[in-house]
Amino acid sequence: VTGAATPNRSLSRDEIARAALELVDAHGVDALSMRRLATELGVGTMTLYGYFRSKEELTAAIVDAATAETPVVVAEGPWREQLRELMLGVRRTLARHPSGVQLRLRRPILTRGALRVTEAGMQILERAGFDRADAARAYRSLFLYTFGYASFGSPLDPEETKRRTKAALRALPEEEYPALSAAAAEAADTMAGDEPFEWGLDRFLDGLEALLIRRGRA
Amino acid sequence: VTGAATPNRSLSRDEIARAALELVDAHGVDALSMRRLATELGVGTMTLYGYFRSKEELTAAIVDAATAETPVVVAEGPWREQLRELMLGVRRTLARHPSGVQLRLRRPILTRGALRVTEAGMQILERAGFDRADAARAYRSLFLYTFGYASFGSPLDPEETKRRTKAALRALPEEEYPALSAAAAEAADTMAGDEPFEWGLDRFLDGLEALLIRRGRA
DNA sequence: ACCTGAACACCGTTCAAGT
DNA sequence: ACCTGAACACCGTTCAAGT
Repeated sequence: VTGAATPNRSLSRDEIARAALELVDAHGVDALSMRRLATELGVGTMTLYGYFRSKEELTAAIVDAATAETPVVVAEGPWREQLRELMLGVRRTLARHPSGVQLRLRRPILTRGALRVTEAGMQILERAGFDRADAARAYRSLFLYTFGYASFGSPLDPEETKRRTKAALRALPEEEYPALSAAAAEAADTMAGDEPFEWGLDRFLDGLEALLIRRGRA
Repeated sequence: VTGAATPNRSLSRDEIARAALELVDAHGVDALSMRRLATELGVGTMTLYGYFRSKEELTAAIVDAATAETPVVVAEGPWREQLRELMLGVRRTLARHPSGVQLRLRRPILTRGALRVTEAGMQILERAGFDRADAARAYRSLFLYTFGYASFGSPLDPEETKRRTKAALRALPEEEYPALSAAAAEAADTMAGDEPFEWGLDRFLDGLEALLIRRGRA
């Protein structure tokens, strides 16, 4: 950077993490290197080690910066609608930072920023009538479904993803893959977009509602 | 290697991919390098490039080798049970090759080996009465849930994972995280093991069954 | 106290040379 | 035809030196 305002401690963990997130969003996980990030920030490579002990620690901060963005406005209305909105928010955040998902994989993140969403989900579920154990299981399942959906988001644009999938499925030998050959178009349509995500989310919410009714707590 | 039996073409893509899978299972994704793999195979680094154009291509072959292991025996019995067994098999395979999940993330895999499972799932769903579009959506959702669950499998053993989670949740400020603080034990229990996975799977299957009944095709 | 270049032990891959 | 060392352009991180 030209003409740094403050000569010392001109950076913060937060600024670095945000710059790293931008870099990763723009150029992919593989583009993230301490050397490149330092150059981008106009600073020597080793300066970064004054803020983060290792690349691993920086990575955790990036994930935290990304998840902190998830909105947790709990709307009025029935629990299904509230939970639905919450998970749509999670998915939107994950979709905005596709490589955040890749960085996150190694271990569960239990930072306060990430747990705001979990807290909101637990509150909705307990108010709906689920006991603590079921609420925890339900939230975890919903989150993992959402996370799974975001993980598999291909880097290509939706139409291109569908087109390639359809072509690959059509190329399968029909005798060995009769169901998939016949449903190539339908299967390809599930590979991108909001619709398949919301379809599965609604089935899951149906299943949760059925449990609540069975337990006589609806 | 001392005294190679055949001097030329002594390797095959398959052998290399399997050796790479072993390396990755034993030492993690980061341990996979062309140089190290070549050394392990007793061969010059560049020899590998005679079989794979790039590390990316090798990675795809590793994922393929891992997914090829998934059993696709479709048991007798009701569709729910069949689908349940199928997804338990997928999860078991993913759990056996934890880093396979990490390698897989970049783009959808559409190899024949991986699609055997999809074909089986589609057949079960269509026989159950779902039309092609719903069968495709249902399978995709089930798969993404399963994949999400496997992705988040922490590298630590289950008890250690639960213990750490509980400690982290107990450390949260109670006023800000009332539901999570109270449900720390229950939430920690959802972080590992088969039970939470099967619980969510059953809720999802409940939701699918409800749809089938609503459409009058049960 | 804060910053950083040089150095070390690694990478993937190209290229030209070996047999 | 098949294999491979040397070389190039990168990594993360330690360490000692700069201001």
